[in-house]
Amino acid sequence: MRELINEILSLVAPKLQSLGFEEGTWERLVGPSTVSGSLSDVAMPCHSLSPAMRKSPLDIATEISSEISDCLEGIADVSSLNGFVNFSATESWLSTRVENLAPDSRLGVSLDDQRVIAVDYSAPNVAKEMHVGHLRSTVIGDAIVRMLEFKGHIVHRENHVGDWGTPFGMLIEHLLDIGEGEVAGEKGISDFDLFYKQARTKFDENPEFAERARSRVVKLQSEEEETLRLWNVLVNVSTNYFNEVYSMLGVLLTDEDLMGESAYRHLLPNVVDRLTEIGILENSDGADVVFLGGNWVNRDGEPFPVMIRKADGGFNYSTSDLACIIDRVERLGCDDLLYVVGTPQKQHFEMVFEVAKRSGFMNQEHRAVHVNFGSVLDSDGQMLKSRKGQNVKLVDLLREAVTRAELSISEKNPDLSGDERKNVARMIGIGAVKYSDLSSDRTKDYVFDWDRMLSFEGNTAPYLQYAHARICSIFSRSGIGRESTLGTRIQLNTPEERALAKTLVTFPEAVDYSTAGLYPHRLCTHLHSIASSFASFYEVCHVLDEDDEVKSSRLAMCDLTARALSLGLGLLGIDCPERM
RNA sequence: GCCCCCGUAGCUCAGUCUGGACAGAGCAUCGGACUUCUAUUCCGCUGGCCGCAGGUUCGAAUCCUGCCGGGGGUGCCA
Repeated sequence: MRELINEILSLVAPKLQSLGFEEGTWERLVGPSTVSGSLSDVAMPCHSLSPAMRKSPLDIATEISSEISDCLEGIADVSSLNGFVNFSATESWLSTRVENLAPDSRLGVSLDDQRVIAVDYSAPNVAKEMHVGHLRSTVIGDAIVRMLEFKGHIVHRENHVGDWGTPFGMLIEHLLDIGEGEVAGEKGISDFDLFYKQARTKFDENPEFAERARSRVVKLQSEEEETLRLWNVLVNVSTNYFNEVYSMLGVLLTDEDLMGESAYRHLLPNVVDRLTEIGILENSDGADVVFLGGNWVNRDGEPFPVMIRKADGGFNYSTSDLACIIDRVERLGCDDLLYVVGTPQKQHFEMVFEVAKRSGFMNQEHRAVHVNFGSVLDSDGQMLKSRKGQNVKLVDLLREAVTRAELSISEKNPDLSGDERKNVARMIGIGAVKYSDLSSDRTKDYVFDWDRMLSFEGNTAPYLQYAHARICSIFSRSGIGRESTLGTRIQLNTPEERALAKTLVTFPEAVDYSTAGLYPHRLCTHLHSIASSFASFYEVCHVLDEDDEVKSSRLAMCDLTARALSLGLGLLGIDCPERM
């Protein structure tokens, strides 16, 4: 309703000024109505004006209401209640807004001033399985990328895979033990958990192996040719596997976006040099660290440092993240750095960002944000595990989603078969998993529940997808083309049509609100209210058996609704089938 | 110990940034609606000391303080 608010503000300003309301004292009071129902769309509480005006809020509201209602003729109906001035959009204002939306492929969503933004997300580890933990980062990050791109920004997807470090000594030696041929080419590693665990066990229990692993780390770090080649075998097998998962999930990540830890290894000494030059690096117990002071203390109450170089000369992830910041700011020219990483790493990012600011790696113009998210829990509130108590493999989870969706649709719509059924099952199953993740506040933990996410009722992907499919069905059954609705006069004769129109007209602000805060669930909430108001509309407002004017108006509303759902779900990385 | 986050209907969640009207959805329960563009859905009923206690304010789920309960972080893993 921000457009209505803007119109109200500009139209009533002269009148209020003549009534003695000083400029700057009342404008911010005008906002979206907080009361449910059809009482009003926009409201202005007058209570805070009471002392200065030396009148009761009720009197002020009544006076304003009667004085300004003429200024808003045809735009909003004005009334007052309980000291609030209430503005209710007129049918003609609403229908004009809907008509203006129709020809716009962006459905009214504007472009922002362009920024260059790096979004760091997914980040699985080479030679390790992808678990549910990676699901949230991948799904949330991908939605944020899509939303930011749609708003006109230049987005660099950054998949900061864990492809470097001491574990690779044992992993490479284990690879040699089982034979390179066993994992080469198409074969791949069938069980990454097992592969990693076997390497780990040998490292812990077999001194000879541990020694080989340690010397292999040295060779890797000195970039010995054969060792790098073996390392690459592991990297390739893993990234092929990641790509399979990404393709199943339907996310944007490709090999182009891979920018693993190894890519920054040559920059690490540079980080140390620059920190030394600035003079904030200190030696503590043999390690090079930065002390930030403030509230950062360890469990003994002593200053807690950012570890830059360990006592053994090795680097760890703070250094790598600082190198990343330098690279993204200086090479890619990023304005914003977003990190879609779990909440437990909050303190880490706060400290790294602080070091980067103090060291001049970022300046006031740069915005670094830890886009944090909570854990995935089961219905008992525990971290989600498989029946055997293992971490749930992401591929298994995705396969189960599709299987469950296919089961559900073959029950509900036996007409769908073959490839179409498979395809629809994929869209519904994957969409359900993504949507259930995206639809609640990412910063909180969320409860994973198959039955709820795959339900056709409630705030779920299938419910939104079904609304979309119903609309497609109207057009395909009637043989009327979607484009024929362009330029149609909109009539909003029933409460259901008006309610639907309001959700469509406020779609752009929902997208903006969601994108600005990097909170996909805000868009989900709005899409659900579109689908829900459409369902009510659909129940009451027949389309095809009406006379021409009503019919074409309603067809246009249907078309817009479908486009809003499809565009909105698209921004979340979710497909909508035309039949389901 | 210190720091951070969470606590809203039986369940899952919005709303907290930027204070406004009787705190909203969905699910579940219960009661209704299928010769239809539609039941893969819709309509209605029921359901709340917004963790507790103070404070600020004309007005607090929202801001401040202190508690209680749960979770996370707290130097050479990432």
